[in-house]
Amino acid sequence: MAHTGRVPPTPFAERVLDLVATIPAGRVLTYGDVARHLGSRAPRAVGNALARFGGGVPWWRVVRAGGGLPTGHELAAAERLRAEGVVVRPGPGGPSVDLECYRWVPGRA
DNA sequence: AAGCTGACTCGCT
DNA sequence: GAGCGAGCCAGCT
Repeated sequence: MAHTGRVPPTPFAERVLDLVATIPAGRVLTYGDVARHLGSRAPRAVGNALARFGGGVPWWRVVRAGGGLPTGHELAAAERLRAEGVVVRPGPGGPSVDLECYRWVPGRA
């Protein structure tokens, strides 16, 4: 087939995937933090990139501001995080993680 | 070319 | 404390 079958990720999406792929297990980042590390303020674009091309990276390590898991994928993310040893706390509106404890900062293990 | 949507975030009421 | 609206960037139709 002439078509690639897989849509090539955009340069921006590729950057997001690259950064998310560098997140160590047991640590999490927020959409806003990822966007900021890329030099942009588009947390929505980050979520969009993961939604389209996040199938090859640990997208579950990316959470919303406040520790909330990605809308519509809270269960999948919670299960993956738990498998990595992250303590996911169930709460109103969905499971959440302690950013103060699991928020990963480049340079700070 | 223009407009709308989206795995978001922050601020105000 | 909770809910609502506006703002923002990037990608897609």
